[in-house]
Amino acid sequence: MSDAAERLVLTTQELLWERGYGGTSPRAIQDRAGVGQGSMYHHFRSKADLALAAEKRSTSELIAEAERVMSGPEKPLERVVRYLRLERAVLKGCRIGMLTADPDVIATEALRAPLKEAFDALTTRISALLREAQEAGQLDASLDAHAIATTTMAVRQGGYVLARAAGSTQPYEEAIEGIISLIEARAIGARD
Amino acid sequence: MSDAAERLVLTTQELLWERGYGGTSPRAIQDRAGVGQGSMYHHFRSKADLALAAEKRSTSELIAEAERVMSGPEKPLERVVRYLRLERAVLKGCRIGMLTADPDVIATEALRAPLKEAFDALTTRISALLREAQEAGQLDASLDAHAIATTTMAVRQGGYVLARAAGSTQPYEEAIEGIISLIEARAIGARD
DNA sequence: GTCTATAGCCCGATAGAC
DNA sequence: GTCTATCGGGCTATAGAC
Repeated sequence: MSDAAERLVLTTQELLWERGYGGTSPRAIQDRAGVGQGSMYHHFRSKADLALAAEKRSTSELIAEAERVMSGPEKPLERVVRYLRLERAVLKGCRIGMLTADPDVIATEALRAPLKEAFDALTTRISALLREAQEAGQLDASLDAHAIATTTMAVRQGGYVLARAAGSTQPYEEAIEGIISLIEARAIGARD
Repeated sequence: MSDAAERLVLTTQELLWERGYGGTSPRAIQDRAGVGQGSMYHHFRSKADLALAAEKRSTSELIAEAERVMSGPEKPLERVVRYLRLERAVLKGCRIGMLTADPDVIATEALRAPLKEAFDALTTRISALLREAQEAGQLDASLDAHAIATTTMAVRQGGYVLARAAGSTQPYEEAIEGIISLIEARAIGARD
C-alpha cells in the first residue's frame, strides 16, 4: 500500500471515530491526511470504499487487542473480567459500535458486514472462555454461555452510550462492575 | 402550540430517529411536515432549537411508557423483567441512545442534557424496584441495586447496537435473556 | 500518481414582501 | 404566520492536464 493510501486509511479511521460516517467528508480526510483530491480518488473509488478499508483495519485492530487481553495462563473467568475492565477511551465511544447509528452504514451491506463480523468474533471468543470455565467446574454449568457472552458485549456497548449521554465515564464503569458482580456470583470456588 | 409547530416537532422526532441529528436537514423536516421555510424559522430559532423540542418530547414519551410498564401490583422483580422484555422496534435502534453517536449533540450541552436526564430517570426507577425487592426479601441484599440498574440499562442500549450491526433482533433478545437469567439467579423464593 | 477546475446539488440561515 | 429570494459555503464525484 502506497504512503498516500496508508495515510488516507489511518486518517479515515480517526475521522469515522470522531465524526461518524455521514459527518466525515472526503475533503476533511484529504486535508488531515495531507493528500490531494486527485490522489484520493486514484486510490479509492469513493468515500464508501475508503470507509470500508478503514472499518476493516479498525475491526482487526480491536479483535487483535481483545485476543491479547483474553490470552494467558490465568483462569478463563479472570481473562473475561480482564477484558471487561480493559481501559478504554470511554467518552470517545466505540469506534465500531457508533457506526451502527448511521443509517447509510446500516443500509449498505458492505459497510455493515465488518461490524457484524467483529461483534460475532468477540462474542464467540468470550463464549468459548465461559464454556471453558464451565467445563473446568469454575462456573455454573446451567448458564447459557453464548447468551451471557452476548450480554457482556451489550453491557460494554451500552456503557459507552450511557457514558456519552452523561458526559462522564461513571455509568460505563458502574455497568461493567454490575455485570462482573452478577457473573462472579455464579462462579464456583473462585474466591482467591 | 400551533398546528405547524406541532407537525414540525413530530416530524423532527421521526427524522432524528431515522437519520440522526447530523443527517436531518431543516429542508427535510419542512418537506415531510408540509411546512414552509419561513414558517419553520418563525416558530423555531434554529435546527438545534427544533431538535431540542423533539428530544424533550421523545424522552418524556419514553419515560411515560417505562413508568406504565413498571407499574402494577406484581412483585418488583417481575416488573423489571416486564420492562426488559417490552416489545421494541429493535432494528430502528433507540430513539435517544442513537443520538449519543453524534458529536454535535454531545458537544452541545442543551442537546445532551435531556439524554442524560432520561437515562438517569430510567436507571433510578429500575434501581428503586430492585431495592424494593431486596427489602421484601426477594432479591440478594448484597447486590448493588444502582449498579445492576445501570447494567440493565446498558444491556438494552448495547443490544440495539449489536442488533443493528447483525441486521437481526437476535443479539438484542439474547442479551436481554442473559441479563434476566443472571438477575433471577439472585432472586429469593421467586419460583412460581 | 497527483494536480486544478468544475459540475450539480444540498446545507443552515436571513431578509423583506405579503 | 407564511412566502420567496438569496447568501456563502460544503458536499461527492468527474474531467482532463501534467
